[in-house]
Amino acid sequence: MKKKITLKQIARELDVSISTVSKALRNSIEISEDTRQKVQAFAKLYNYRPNNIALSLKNRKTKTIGIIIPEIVHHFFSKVISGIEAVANKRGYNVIVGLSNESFSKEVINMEMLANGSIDGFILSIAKETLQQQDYHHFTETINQGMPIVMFDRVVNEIKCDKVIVDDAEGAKKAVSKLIENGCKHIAIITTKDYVSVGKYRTQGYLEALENYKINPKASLILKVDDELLSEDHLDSLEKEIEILFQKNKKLDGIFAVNELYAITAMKVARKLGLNMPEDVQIIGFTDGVLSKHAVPTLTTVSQHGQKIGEKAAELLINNLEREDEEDTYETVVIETELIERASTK
Amino acid sequence: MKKKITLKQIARELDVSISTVSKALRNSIEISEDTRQKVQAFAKLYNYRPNNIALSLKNRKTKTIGIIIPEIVHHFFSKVISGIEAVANKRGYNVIVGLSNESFSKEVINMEMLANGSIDGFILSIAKETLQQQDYHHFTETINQGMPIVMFDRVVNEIKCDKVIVDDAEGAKKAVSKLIENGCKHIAIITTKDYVSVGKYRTQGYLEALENYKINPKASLILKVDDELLSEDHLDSLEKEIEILFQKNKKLDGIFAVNELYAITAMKVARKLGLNMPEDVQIIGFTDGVLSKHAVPTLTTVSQHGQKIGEKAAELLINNLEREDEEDTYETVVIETELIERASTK
DNA sequence: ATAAGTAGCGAAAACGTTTTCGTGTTGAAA
DNA sequence: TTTCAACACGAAAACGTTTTCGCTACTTAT
Repeated sequence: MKKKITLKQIARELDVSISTVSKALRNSIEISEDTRQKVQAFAKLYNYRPNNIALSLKNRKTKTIGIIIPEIVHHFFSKVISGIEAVANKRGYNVIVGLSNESFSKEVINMEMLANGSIDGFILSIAKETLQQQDYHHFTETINQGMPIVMFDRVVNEIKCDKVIVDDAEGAKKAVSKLIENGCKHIAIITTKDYVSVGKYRTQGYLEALENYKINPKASLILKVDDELLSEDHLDSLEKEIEILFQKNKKLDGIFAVNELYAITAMKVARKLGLNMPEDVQIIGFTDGVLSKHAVPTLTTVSQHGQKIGEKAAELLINNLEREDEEDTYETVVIETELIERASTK
Repeated sequence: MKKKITLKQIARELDVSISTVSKALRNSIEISEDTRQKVQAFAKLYNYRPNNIALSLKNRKTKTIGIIIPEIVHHFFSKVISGIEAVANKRGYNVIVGLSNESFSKEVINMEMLANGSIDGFILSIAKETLQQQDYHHFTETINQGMPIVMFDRVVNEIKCDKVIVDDAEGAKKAVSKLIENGCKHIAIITTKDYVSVGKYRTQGYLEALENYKINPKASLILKVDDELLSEDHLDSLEKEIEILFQKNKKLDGIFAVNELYAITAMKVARKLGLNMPEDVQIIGFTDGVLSKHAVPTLTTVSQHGQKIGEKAAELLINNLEREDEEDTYETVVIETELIERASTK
């Protein structure tokens, strides 16, 4: 087992100083052709690689990006990571991942762990619990310490930082408008409680679309699911709620769901009730994940382009990190949503 | 913007030495109660946290685990990461993720980037291209440099390291046996080319089950899909291949697919051909992902317990890292698979 | 022959810690 | 009064780099 070799060891072996070795390896003109050759040959032979940690300490930058997301077993978030990783790698950065599991304290702890020198900046999406408690001190503190943050998807306006979002309202509006144009008269929305910002905005888009077409919204058509239901155990009660939605609205002919799971579950209930899609009821979801693509019928959905979100977030962060001038000017990038039409709509 | 404070700054402010500050913060008895109080109060006020990079350099360990996986937008792999992260975090480790995208060179580059001091050890699953080329020098080299590796799922015997696998053959055997016991007489397998080890072992399990029940395997019932097809673009040709499989075997009444996507696609084709599940044909997949759970009919599948695999891998690695004695004794842990029965079988 | 310039190299500082080893001061014992 | 221990603290090394500065010896020009 030959341990990693250091400059010091090379220096000792070749009977030169550490500085000489360092310079020789970096092709400094200070060093004679002779010694340069000798050192480089030796280094190559022993497969020398500079120690990243030492470099990080010296340069006071780690070339590493910290990601904090609520969960990773989730198509959208893993797409985003994939996008971040792609551009990070291309620009010589590594990516270190922390999971908050939607918990405020885990989010705080994870950020503190990483903020102490391990990374140069954060890309994150806020945990639900944090959104609920509206306690954002950990974000402001890290920013105050000079560590940049880029937020994506779940963001809050209070915090001054770069953001990458989709226009949730616009995306929802597109979807609901599509349903209306397809002839739906009684369109329901299955959404989350309002403190989840994306749920709020998508609901807003739903209402805007209705208004555009002079349709009066009906309270009974708006189902705000307690988001605990997303944890798969509570799927049953979600189903029940949706079933009640159908029973209360016999003429229901269109559903807009703010996420894949709600949409898929709605399809399941509809099928159970003997309804055909898209003939009897048309359904559109949000987030183009693997479920939408393989559902029966395949699900029309609003794609958020998670990969692109990740790429953009990484670009913003790295640009910020590598910017010379220290002006604090923050940007909010909106990634266009796209309505992907499949078989669940006419 | 108040930058992170260092020992040196505290020392200067309080007019003591750096060593005194360090000792005071670590409650050394060398330091008088008085100074200790003073230092700790000051440190707390300025929210002092030791710099991780400096600690890493000093201790020559980073408390960080490197993960290299072929892709992250994949239910199984993200489950594994989630498991790794859980125990890593509990034991004070961070997790840094590299993606190989199934490419040999990206795998090598990523490992080299991380091996130079950034991490203490690797947890990885081998890229397909690497398996194909059978070039494992980067693994042996990192191990030789004293950096431990734990492989999971896609492993190779040549490399001496800890491994966490599922008994693919056994899992497949369970599934196929189930189909036989459920009355299937003509059972097909949809699998990958042999160089993907999991594909090979699952095929082997299929054959073993048949043999157990004295059923002769038929070549026409074994569909080895070129794994390029997994990249979602090639879904169409996958469908065609499966359709041909049905046409060539009119009495086909059971299908075992070595992954979710193959299973779902088989269901799609069956439905197109007017076959009912589970009445006309029963289907079992491998990997219990989100697709299986929400397919129609819901898909019976072999669960690999990705989370548990990740947890176990992390335990093995950290135990190895924190072991005092340097004995090189490696373990291969087999995580039991479980047949999750749903509606696609009788 | 002397001054000046240059080529080639090494010493040392710096990044932020922890830890070992001194060292000076105090108080008590001899 | 001398000696010794205990106490409280500081200096310095170490982790592995990069970089600035200084030094020596040689070459060239005057």
